[in-house]
Amino acid sequence: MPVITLPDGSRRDFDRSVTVLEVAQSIGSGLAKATLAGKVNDRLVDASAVIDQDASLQIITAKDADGIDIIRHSTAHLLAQAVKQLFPDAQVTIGPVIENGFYYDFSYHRPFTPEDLEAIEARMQKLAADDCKVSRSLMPRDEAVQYFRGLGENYKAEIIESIPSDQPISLYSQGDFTDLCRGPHVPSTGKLTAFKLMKIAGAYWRGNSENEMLQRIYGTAWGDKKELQAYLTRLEEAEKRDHRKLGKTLGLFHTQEEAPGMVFWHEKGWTIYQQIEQYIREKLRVNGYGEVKTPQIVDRSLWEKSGHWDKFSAGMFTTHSENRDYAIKPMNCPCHIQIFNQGLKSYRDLPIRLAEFGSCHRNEPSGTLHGLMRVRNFVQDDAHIFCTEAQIQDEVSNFIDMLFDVYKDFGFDEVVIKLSTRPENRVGDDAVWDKAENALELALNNKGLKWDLQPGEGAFYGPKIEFSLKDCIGRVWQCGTIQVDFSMPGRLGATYIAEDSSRQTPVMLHRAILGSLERFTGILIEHYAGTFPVWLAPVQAVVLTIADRHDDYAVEVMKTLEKQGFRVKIDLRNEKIGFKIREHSMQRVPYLLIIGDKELEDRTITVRTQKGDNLGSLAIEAFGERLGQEIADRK
RNA sequence: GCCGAUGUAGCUCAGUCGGUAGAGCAACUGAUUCGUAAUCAGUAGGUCGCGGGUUCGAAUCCCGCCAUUGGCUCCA
Repeated sequence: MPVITLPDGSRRDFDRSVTVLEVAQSIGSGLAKATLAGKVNDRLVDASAVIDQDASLQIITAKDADGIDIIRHSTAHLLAQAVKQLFPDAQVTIGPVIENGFYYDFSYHRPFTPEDLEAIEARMQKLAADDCKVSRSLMPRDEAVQYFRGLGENYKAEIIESIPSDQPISLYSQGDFTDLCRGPHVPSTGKLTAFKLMKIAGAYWRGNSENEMLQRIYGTAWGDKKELQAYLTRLEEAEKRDHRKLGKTLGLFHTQEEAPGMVFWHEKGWTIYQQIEQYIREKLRVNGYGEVKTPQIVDRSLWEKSGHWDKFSAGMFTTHSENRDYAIKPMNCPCHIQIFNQGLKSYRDLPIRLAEFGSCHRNEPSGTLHGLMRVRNFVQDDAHIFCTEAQIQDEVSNFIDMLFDVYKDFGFDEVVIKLSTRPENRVGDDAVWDKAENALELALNNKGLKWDLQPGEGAFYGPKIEFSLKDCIGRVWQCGTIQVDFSMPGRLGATYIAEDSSRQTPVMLHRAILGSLERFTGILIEHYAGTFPVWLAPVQAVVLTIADRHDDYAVEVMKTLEKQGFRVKIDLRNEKIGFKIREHSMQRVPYLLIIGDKELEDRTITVRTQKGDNLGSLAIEAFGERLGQEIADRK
């Protein structure tokens, strides 16, 4: 007879087989009520699952991450049930759990409308209130195929057909609705108390753009209403950080119809952008890179040689003149090889590190454009390192140091690292891949870094490491990369003279830390919610006067600070000080310098911070020192 | 590129049943010279994304296009 061991180590003896729910009942009625499922010997099962042997058991409630996932999964079923009731000729497909919620894809002859969504959600509320029992049953696979075909659920039948025929299929039923599912699920629909349908979208059947477009409904679901509300509030907060919105209200940039996917940078936005670019330029200088500049329009033949024309011609902007076809460069690397190729290179010259802030154009599909995050014209902090195989590891290692240094200065502490290794289709022999993959792996391990392996995800020309950073609301952005390239230097005829005087092809490392500067600026806007640290702030201080008799001194203050290299503006308008403070506060200016009779007399300024703190009266020199220090510290 | 939604004043948005466009903020003018997040009054401002169609009449209905946007696919 089963002995059940609970997570706290306590044991309970039963004189017969018991269900998870019965064990929970034996502990307490409150727990029984909260029980969603169980984890028996580390395997998630329904609350109704029978335990007939000794086992460890954890009761799963809405307080567990597993519990939340089960709620989300069951809510997806509830959605499908509601849709089937309201739209009987819709076909169900799949309904997985995703971050913060779930979705369910339906095949239907027309798209769902926002009104449909409301009706569906209302029906879900009703079905949940009915507290309908959810029950599990098994069916042989072939019978299951017949069953769903009979219901006209062809997609479901297709899914089941892809399961080996000797496996029984588990079905979950609630009221009039039955769905194929591995489970587990909540014991009854009444456990679903906090959910909301979020949006409607199109999605391809099985994620393939050749297939039919299905109607996808996204929803969110939580353990209780409070968690749901907290999530909705979080979404609102994220919306407030939207760089497109802030770009407009802070006057940083704009886009317009005539140049889709390209950015009109305004003075303030460009100031931020230039701070970033100049910062990187300095880092490149002290890390042994040489900066170069190459043409933006290059004859088609170069792109044919590099292989880009074959693969990406649809994504390249082209132009022509005097019977010649040109492409506007989508990347810098082929041009950098042209620079490498000028003059004979010796192994003694390697590694050669060429950096360029080159303006690149890619004709991204219209549906993918998104503010600064996905544009058609961008500049990367791009560089290519030409080196020998033996030098790869050191170069990668130095690059990683530089990358962490940079991320830290921009306020990012958490970096997610992924190593992608050889794909099926690739160039170069396995011995070379072995060496390159080992070099990357060793470089990471020697620093004691944590990383995930993505087998088969490398580029056809070599393995790569990708670096993603986490912003202050937990979103992950892939920015940095270093990629080994065995292919392009050879295609474009790059060689060097080795120690034994033979001609060798160098390895090329493609690398970037921030990636697209446009996108990175967008990430920074959202990370800082528009309130930039002083070193990046487009305007670092504004001088505000109380009355017009203070104008002359205010101008003097501004000029003094400007001479020290600070970005200072002045507000002499005939407005009340409260009005001026409000406006410049909303523009997120780090320091407001207030000047009235007292300051004029004492030759001081009264300093108000972006947070609203009053630092009192300071001498101009004292403020300049403080500002200078903060900029140097990149605070 | 595919599916859906959206496009009205500088900005944020309203505009019913098809009857010729409205608010707040901003701007401009005047008054006010003021001490830490909105001083008061007045004035002006629109080819309703673009092009066609239906209609006596279109911001409104229909068709096409463009852009934006939420997803999907893609991302050298």
